[in-house]
Amino acid sequence: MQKRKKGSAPIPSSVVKRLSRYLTLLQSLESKGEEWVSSKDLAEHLGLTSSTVRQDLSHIDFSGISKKGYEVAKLWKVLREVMGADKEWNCVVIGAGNLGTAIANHRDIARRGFVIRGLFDIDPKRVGNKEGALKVQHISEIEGVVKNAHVEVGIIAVPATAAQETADILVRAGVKGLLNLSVTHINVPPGISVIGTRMVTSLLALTHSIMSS
Amino acid sequence: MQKRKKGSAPIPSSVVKRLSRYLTLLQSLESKGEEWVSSKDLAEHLGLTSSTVRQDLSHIDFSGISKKGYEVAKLWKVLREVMGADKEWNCVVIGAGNLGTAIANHRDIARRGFVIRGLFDIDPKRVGNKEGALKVQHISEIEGVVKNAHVEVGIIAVPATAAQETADILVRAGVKGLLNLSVTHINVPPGISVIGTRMVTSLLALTHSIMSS
DNA sequence: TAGATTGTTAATCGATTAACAATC
DNA sequence: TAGATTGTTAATCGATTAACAATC
Repeated sequence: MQKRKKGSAPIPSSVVKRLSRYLTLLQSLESKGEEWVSSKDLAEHLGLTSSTVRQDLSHIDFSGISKKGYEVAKLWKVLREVMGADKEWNCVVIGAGNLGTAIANHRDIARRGFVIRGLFDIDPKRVGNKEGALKVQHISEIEGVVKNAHVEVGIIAVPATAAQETADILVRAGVKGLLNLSVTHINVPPGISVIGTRMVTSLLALTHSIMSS
Repeated sequence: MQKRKKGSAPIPSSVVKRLSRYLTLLQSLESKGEEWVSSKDLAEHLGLTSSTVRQDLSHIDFSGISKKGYEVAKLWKVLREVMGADKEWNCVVIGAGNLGTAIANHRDIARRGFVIRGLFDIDPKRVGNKEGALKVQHISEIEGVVKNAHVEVGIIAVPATAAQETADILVRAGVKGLLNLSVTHINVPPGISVIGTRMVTSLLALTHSIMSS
């Protein structure tokens, strides 16, 4: 409750991941009309310790109040700012298969400010198809879309064999960050961020854990 | 190159996650006809250090050979066994929206031995629909399917508000592990494994990282 | 006030990396 | 053989947890 850190210090990625989970939780607490939340409450909801929660929140420019905890609305707002969830992010999705079109039309993604500006594929049979609000475009058009719509995020939903090549195309077109939904690891030049969801990797970790329990 | 650990010791989850990435990579090396791979090669492909790779592989009952490295085919086989990727896993998918149907019909998932035994929803408008090879069933039928088809894995693709309830239903029906594709954290009784892919969480971590670079 | 909860420091725990003898 | 690469130990690094004074 004394002084607090400035938002300028870099936040470790382990902490960033949890901050975005707090953000999601606060959104739901806010909608339930909760006014205050303690580090203990947050911890219990997310399977953490209250110590970890307080340690995490010490990285952002926000203070709680002894005995009451944190003001839900205010903490939510600060976290939105820290995570970049207070503004819209222009995205493109590459790969108009089942997964790509599902992501491109996913409610939870739109609701959090990720605006899909284009859905692309290399297969002529798919180009031109209407998928929800989007029409599938040929991959060759991506550069123009990225430039005109100021796209910063590329979402890769192509087969593993095409993932690296797709990443290269996106980086060349000028996106700043990639969400990789394929099973492959991709390499990018410094300054570009990549996050992988590793769905299949997760499933394998799950089966291992089932076997050893 | 001296003695090696028995497969009986529990493997830390940080290591398990990487083991499943090695598995995926070895599969592709094998298909390219590679016979040997060194810890350095593996590290470079996945953005790790060779030290980490050797440390990880020391957890499994397998030895490399000085100067040559690891035999691709054999290491691949051992990793498949360790991760449970050498057998089929019966799964059900709950939530027949875009994401649920995409996952239920996803090639990469089927190819790795995850057999989708049922696709369920609560919405009468969706029940009965044909989605790829599957017909959407009502959630009330899940218990029977889990029992008859010996389902061990439940995949949650419902909206956040229904995720916990869905998890409870799956656990009651008898599944052993859950893959949570929703944005919410879910609680399960001891003995049940849960893995979350946190797609939205990943996107927020990505935007944070774009902002601070 | 007394009690609950914060913010922060210090201690613990675990994971990654470095280093190197063994060895093929 | 000489050199490359393993397996393993020890050192470093980072992340989590415990503890507690400050305080509303």
